[in-house]
Amino acid sequence: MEGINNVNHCEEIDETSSCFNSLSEEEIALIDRNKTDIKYSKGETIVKQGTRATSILYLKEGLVKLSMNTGENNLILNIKSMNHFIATENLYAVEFHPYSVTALQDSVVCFLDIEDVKHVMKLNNVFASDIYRVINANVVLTYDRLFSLTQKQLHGRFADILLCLSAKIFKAKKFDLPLSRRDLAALTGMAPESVIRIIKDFKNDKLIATQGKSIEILNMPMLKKISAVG
Amino acid sequence: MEGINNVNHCEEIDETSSCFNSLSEEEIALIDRNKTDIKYSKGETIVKQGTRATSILYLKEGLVKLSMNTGENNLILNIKSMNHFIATENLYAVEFHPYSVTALQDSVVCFLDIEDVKHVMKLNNVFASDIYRVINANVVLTYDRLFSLTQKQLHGRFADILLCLSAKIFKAKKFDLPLSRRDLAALTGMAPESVIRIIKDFKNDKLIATQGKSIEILNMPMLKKISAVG
DNA sequence: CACAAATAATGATTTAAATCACAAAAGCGA
DNA sequence: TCGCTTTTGTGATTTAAATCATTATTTGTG
Repeated sequence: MEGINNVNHCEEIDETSSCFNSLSEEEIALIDRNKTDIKYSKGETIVKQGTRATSILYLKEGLVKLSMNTGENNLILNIKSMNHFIATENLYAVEFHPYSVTALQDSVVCFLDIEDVKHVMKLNNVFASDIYRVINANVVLTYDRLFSLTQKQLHGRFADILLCLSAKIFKAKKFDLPLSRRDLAALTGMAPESVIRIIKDFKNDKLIATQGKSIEILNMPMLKKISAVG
Repeated sequence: MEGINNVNHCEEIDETSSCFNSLSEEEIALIDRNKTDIKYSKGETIVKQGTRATSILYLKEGLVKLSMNTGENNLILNIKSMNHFIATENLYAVEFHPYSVTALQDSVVCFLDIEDVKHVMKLNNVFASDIYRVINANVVLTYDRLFSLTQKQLHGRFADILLCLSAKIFKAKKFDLPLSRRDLAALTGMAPESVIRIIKDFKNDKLIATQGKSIEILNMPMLKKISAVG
């Protein structure tokens, strides 16, 4: 019965992009024409929510968060690690950036011209398919998040995030997490105090171990159970 | 200052598909080859979450809900009206349906073979772009929903849903809503009793009027204010 | 039509989680 | 290094919203 109605697809879906492999010399030249690589320091804003989208972003190096804000409210939609596309929804349909992008670590971001990318997508079907694979994977993971954040309670939500970070971002049971308690709260839709309490609980129950910014998952099966139960 | 950091894109984003307009005779024939139109009665399950995806769906007629379930928990991800694609994430990357699709009204659904659709997308760039416009529009609206459901409280969430239904699904201030209180609860991530109380509040405040399944928005500016305040 | 079943409505009670208030620790620039 | 700000941590209190309990009202069906 395990896995029935599973609504946490982090492990099975990988949206790491190897899109560029399929490109010919000329196609790479087309994309490179208006490409700019920019270095960002930890904490810097890469894209501000509400600004006009002229580029799609490819994260070459580092780690970023995508977040939506209005006044008091702050939600982290997603964390993206290196070799992932960002702001792909701006390829079609969306004129303004619906979220902000902020560097969590020193990062290198390629700004690719939307029209150039679209042009190469028309020339190269494999490239196009790869891009859409990334977009569609992201759709399903966003549905999972919508379910997790609205239907599960604090412990389930936090288990979900830990599992996703481990499986999708860091691909390891132990990792340095450059997120403050406040960030973790914005990522799981809870108060920072609740994050602290849950980490404490998980440590007491030997599900995780932490020292400084390092987190290690000690009891993966139990975390998955907590994720499943909600 | 109005509209700054607006995170409710329902009004500006329309994902109604006119995709098929761009197709040639032969391309239509290719898609039609394995196409089947099926009629569903109100309440019938069209797609069951977890089943293998072999088709993408196009809703020709009617109204459906997309929902995710695990045991007790039930979340309606989205409502789709006629002339919209459904299950587009299965085009690439996703092998199983992450959600169930259920008819809210008598509906006609075209089942299109995934490989056929992909094939025509490769032949016809305009068709492909149209599909991706639909997918990307949906991504942004899902982000909006994620924000709404996690950051706003009951009244704000309910205002959001009313505004979206009015702007996107029914394109009118007055409409018949074939959703039970339970459905509305699953759509707004709250308890059915809360839905009832909020409808009562909104009626008392002359924001909406209802009779039977009919809802009329009386005070759109105030609803938008409630949506914005959260 | 009549009766069962489902849905809607309402008030009382409980509870999960936020907020508040404050203390300890860690960064960090001068 | 010192002092200052930010982050982290903890317990007490409040609160938004769920749950529970019960009654109306539909709705569908033999």
